[in-house]
Amino acid sequence: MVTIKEIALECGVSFAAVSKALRDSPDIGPETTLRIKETAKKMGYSRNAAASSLKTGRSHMLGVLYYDRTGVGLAHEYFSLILESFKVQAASQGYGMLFVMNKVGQQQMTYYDYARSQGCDGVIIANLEYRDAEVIEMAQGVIPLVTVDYAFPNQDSVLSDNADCMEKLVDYVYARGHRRIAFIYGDLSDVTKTRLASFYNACAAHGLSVPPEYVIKGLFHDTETSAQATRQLLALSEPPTCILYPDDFSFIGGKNEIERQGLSIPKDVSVAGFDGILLSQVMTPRLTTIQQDARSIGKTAAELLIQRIEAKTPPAVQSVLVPGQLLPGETVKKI
Amino acid sequence: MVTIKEIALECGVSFAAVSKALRDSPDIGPETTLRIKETAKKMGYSRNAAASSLKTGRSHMLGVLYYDRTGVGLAHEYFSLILESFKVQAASQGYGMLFVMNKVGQQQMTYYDYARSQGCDGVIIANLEYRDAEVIEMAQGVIPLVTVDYAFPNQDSVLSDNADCMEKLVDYVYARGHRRIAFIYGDLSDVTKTRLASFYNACAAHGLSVPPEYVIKGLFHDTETSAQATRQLLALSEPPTCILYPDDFSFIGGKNEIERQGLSIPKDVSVAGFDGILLSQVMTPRLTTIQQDARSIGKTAAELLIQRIEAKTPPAVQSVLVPGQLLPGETVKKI
DNA sequence: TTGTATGCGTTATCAC
DNA sequence: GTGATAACGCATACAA
Repeated sequence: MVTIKEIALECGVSFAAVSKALRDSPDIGPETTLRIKETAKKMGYSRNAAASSLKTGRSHMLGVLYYDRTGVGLAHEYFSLILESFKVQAASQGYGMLFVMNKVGQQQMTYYDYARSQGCDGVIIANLEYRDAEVIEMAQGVIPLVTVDYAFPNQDSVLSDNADCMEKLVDYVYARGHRRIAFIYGDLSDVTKTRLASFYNACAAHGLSVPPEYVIKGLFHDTETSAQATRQLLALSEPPTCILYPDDFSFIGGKNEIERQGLSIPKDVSVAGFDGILLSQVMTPRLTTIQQDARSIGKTAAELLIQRIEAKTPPAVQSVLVPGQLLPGETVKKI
Repeated sequence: MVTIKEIALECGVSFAAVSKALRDSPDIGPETTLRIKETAKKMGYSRNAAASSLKTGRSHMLGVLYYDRTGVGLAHEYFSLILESFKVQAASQGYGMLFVMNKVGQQQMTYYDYARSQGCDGVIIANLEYRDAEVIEMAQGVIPLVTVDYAFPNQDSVLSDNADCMEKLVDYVYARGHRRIAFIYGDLSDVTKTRLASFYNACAAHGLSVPPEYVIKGLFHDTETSAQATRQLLALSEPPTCILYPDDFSFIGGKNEIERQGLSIPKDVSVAGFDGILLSQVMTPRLTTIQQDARSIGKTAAELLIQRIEAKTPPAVQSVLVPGQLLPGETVKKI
């Protein structure tokens, strides 16, 4: 690996001059700068990020804290879209992206320690497990932070507008004539709480009273649980005419159960999902669902984070609400 | 940030002793080591990776070179599965994972320079664009490498066994009675070449001669192109009875076109995909396809790469072939 | 406009 | 068994 010293030798200047020239410091004259840059390129120089980071305390690296209960990881379409657009935005602003792990070599450590150890300039938490001790440790640390779909007090966040989305969904289902609407909700997170509250509100706004047995605890991204909840709902003496699922993927479990019982969607029972992932729109019939704007969420998260990192004076804490969109699909029958 | 010096001060030992103790050097006595480790933990120490990496030349970081023509990025299910299992395996062996970018701050650079600059111990290339100058630069560099679905001479690689997969697929379609089989192939890569050769071979093995108009150039992960190719095939005076698509996602374009023409799958025309992504198995009818073992590919790639990184003497170049599996589905009619 | 000197936090080679 | 010291490559305050 060629260093600035070797370039300095080659150019007949001091290595300080090289260091400055390579960063376009006004200290160095334009023709010297050019000469230095050219020999640097010729010699195949590339700056040692470790040394630079050690000296400046800046790494131009953003950490991604993302793990999930189910182990789908990056294969989770909603989160992978968020991370992809986060990555693109970070790249365009000159930041790299690494995953926050909990081990270096043989050395085990917490996620927070890892991020500090790597000198991450900032961290995005895209996670469902916000009550996890390790996540909380991160949130209370000194690294600039942005969270997705959860807001820590005094930390920036980007939230899908779940309240509005749920309201849109209930409104749509109600407008199609449904009065017996059931809701299988996901893991008990802030997202779920928001959706639940919004669900009750929207129903109340239409004068619907929701029987308690219509509201069932499920899990996100879990077909097994939603299949079971569906079974439970269909066994009721007065079953719902429409079932709302925690997300599009979970709905697949419900779909299987409904078909196993010889029922058909939406003829015998109407359904709706949440997320608007690709498969929901290529299955037959096309799923009625809410499309969350994952790309916008990821991009916004990167912008907020970098803004905070680069600000000389800390900006006010921001919590950005990103609207979603109803995809009508074909799974809510007009009755 | 607390450093080893502060710990040394606190413990009344030299900072060299601390450095050694924290890495379990036999130099330091067991009870001193214990005492040092405890105060380190108490003081919230975390090792500065930049300093460590600067000194040792090892970063415990693997770079991921992954970009695509279409811009789906991480949302590409096949690749995201590969990267996820790569990440899990890397983590378990004490390695981190960062994306190889081409910019740090304002400074533009090549992917190779970036990876060198960050001191990546190794790089995985999961990419379709193997003829790209930047990818080639990386392949010719000094960083340990593993490629996915492409083999550079003298570099480790993990390949989905496309030849075998394609043969299985053609065999299946043939066994269902089809004699007029068309193939829309993807971007002209090694993967495609392998599949094409295997397609012709398998057809020949069954005594089928393939009319040239049955073999059409398409693109990976592109619905538009496959829709057009489908249109072309269906317009033939003697259209195929079965169409093979470059991948499951591309098939959606074909599906749309087939349905637009008022035809039904598999009644009027049979189809098969490639990849075995989730949506292929939840759509109706379930797509006949080949499931590539993405998780195994990612895991193997990490193992190969780390093995090469950690070997004192460079091991022989390896190219691992990962078998796939036929998912029969319901889109190839028995005729 | 350019060069000198020092230190960032760590590891490693010695000497004690 | 422990400590002093010199790098690693770079950035920067300060001197020239």
